[in-house]
Amino acid sequence: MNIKDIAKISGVGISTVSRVLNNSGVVSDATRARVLSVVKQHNYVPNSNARNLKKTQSNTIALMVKGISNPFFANMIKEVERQVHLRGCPLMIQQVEDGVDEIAAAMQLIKEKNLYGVIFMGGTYDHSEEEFRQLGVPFVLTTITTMKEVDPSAFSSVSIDDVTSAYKATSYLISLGHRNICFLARFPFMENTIGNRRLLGYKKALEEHGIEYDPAFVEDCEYAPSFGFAAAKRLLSKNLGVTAMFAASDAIAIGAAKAVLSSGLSIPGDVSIVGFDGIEMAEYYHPSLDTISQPGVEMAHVSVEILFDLIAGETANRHVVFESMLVKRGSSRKVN
Amino acid sequence: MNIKDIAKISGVGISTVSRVLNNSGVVSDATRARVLSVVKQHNYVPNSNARNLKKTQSNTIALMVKGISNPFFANMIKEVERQVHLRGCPLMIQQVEDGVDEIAAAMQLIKEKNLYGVIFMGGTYDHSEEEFRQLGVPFVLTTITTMKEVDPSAFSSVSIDDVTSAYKATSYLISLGHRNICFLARFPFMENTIGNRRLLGYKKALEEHGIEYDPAFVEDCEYAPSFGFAAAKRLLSKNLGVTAMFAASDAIAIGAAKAVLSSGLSIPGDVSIVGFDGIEMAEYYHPSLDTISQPGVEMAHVSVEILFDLIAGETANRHVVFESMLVKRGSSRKVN
DNA sequence: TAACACCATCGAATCGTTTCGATACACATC
DNA sequence: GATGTGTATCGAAACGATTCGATGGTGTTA
Repeated sequence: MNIKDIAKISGVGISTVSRVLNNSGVVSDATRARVLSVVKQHNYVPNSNARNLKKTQSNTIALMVKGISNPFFANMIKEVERQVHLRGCPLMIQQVEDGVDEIAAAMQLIKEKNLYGVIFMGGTYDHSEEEFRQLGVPFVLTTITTMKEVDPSAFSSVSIDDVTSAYKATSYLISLGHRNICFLARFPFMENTIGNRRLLGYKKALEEHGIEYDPAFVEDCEYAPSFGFAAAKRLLSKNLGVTAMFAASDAIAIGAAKAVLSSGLSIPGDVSIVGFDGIEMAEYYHPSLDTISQPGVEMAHVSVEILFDLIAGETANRHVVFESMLVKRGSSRKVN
Repeated sequence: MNIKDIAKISGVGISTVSRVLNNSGVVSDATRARVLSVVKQHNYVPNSNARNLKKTQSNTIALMVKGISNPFFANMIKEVERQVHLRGCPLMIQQVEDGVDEIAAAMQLIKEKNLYGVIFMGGTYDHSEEEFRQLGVPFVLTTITTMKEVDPSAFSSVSIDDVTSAYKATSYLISLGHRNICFLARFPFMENTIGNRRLLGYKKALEEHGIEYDPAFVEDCEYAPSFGFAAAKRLLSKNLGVTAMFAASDAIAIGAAKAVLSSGLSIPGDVSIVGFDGIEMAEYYHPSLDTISQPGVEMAHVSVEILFDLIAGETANRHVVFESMLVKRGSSRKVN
């Protein structure tokens, strides 16, 4: 069942059917109605491969994401899918493993599928302006840090201010009287990662309050409970007199909390904890974990919005920086 | 840059380039090398729209899933993506909202994109054998229950035995001496949902041990912490003398645990809790939650395996039922 | 050396759309 | 009646690949 069949059955030309289906050009009401009824009756769906081939452009959006199952990302992905779907476009998801070049992978997909647009989510990108420009289709970087200085006019982005957010969390703990504050995050051997940027905020807060920065208080760990658990255990075993922990993700915080509690210490009695992201599970932890909450759903929403604006012809790239929010629940307390 | 350009630059015919790229037909080693070098040099990627159009088949796999952000699904999706990607195929993800016809949605995608295969994940399907057969491409139902009796030869599936699994959890709690055991799950107004099937196992265990089934002990709630929290609160306020809760998902269990703990009761001191799924967060809850663990990653893996077997021409549909596992951690205790 | 097989390669037709230039008709204008 | 203006429609070319039947060259065999 193809457009030719529909044309024949409807008793019109091929191009008329095409014009009806695409709402392009003029078609008399009678003809339009007749064609549509035939389409419906035969359950005809235009072949997008043929359409895309001819148009040298498809309506497919691709999402390149680092770690689908990260709960914070999973939430954003859900919203991205919803919003993209709402606009009538199919969504392709590709997970970028560590060490693969995200832009190159996207480039391949773009050529192969004549993509409509791309959303990149998560991670640290080590690409030059030139590489971004080569993509040739609209794209948005969501919660991504870049290693190279790239001219802001070359890309759009959606993010929060990691330095400020971490500063906010650390300052909060300091304001409660804590001096021995740990920081748990992932520090790959790269510059300007999320971990590094949050470390900057952590350091800045310490400095401003006259607390000397001690690397022994910082632990490297992946963004998952098991790593947070192990890192916190290591930290506790150093006997540094830690009274507070700031984790660069709620997943880490949950693991760290488990380490604290299972060591016989209490939260927030002995150790205060602040996480990052604002995932639902952290709220339902016991005690409820304080956190720096990112508006993930809105960030996803705006990412798609920007992308479709660009697709619609908008030429100015946008950079939306969302405000993170310190959410106080039950995992921190005042000391001394 | 298309196949014609590559042919011209390489000094060969179009069909020769095609044969080189597809490893079909005979091509002399010299020619092959020359073509490949030109391809590499110009970063040529075949246009899959043209290819799919000609072949009337694409290599795209679609995943139709209910609730991307459910952590158990998120984990499976991650593995599905990995496995599909490993086989060189792009993955399309579509979220099926409540109330939309999954098969019809897939049908549309299949016609539109000439899909290679489809994986359906999660939910309860109310489709006849006829509808399944109409899909016309290989597909697998993963963690899905069906309302209508469908001839097993008409579809492939990957699942666990929900009745037995729930029976296992409930029996465990009974064996610890509990009599007043709640059950928390989602009971939509449909038959044979996961909630209903697990309820069956719950009832069966009660019955076998001479405990009378009381609907007051069963609460309807969505598979998320906030709903688990509310449901457990409702349950506790009934003053039924509950000593144990069995939740149909870890997310529910986490919410329920929070409700218990924040009511001043202890786990497992006052109330024992068993969840379902085996997500990482439940392990790092404090106390670590007992659960019925499903081997999600393997289930995803096998789903993709079955799908590609079918694509490769395997005609026999397979039904793989995985064994769930009772994982005892720290959220249940013996009473009396 | 004629006949034949085999290997490497080529070109044309084809997949199902979109789109542009052409056409055909009706009606108004001079 | 010649010309012009719109409106509704059509057909053919094109998008970039695959694939089949055809072709030409080389080597083998009788």
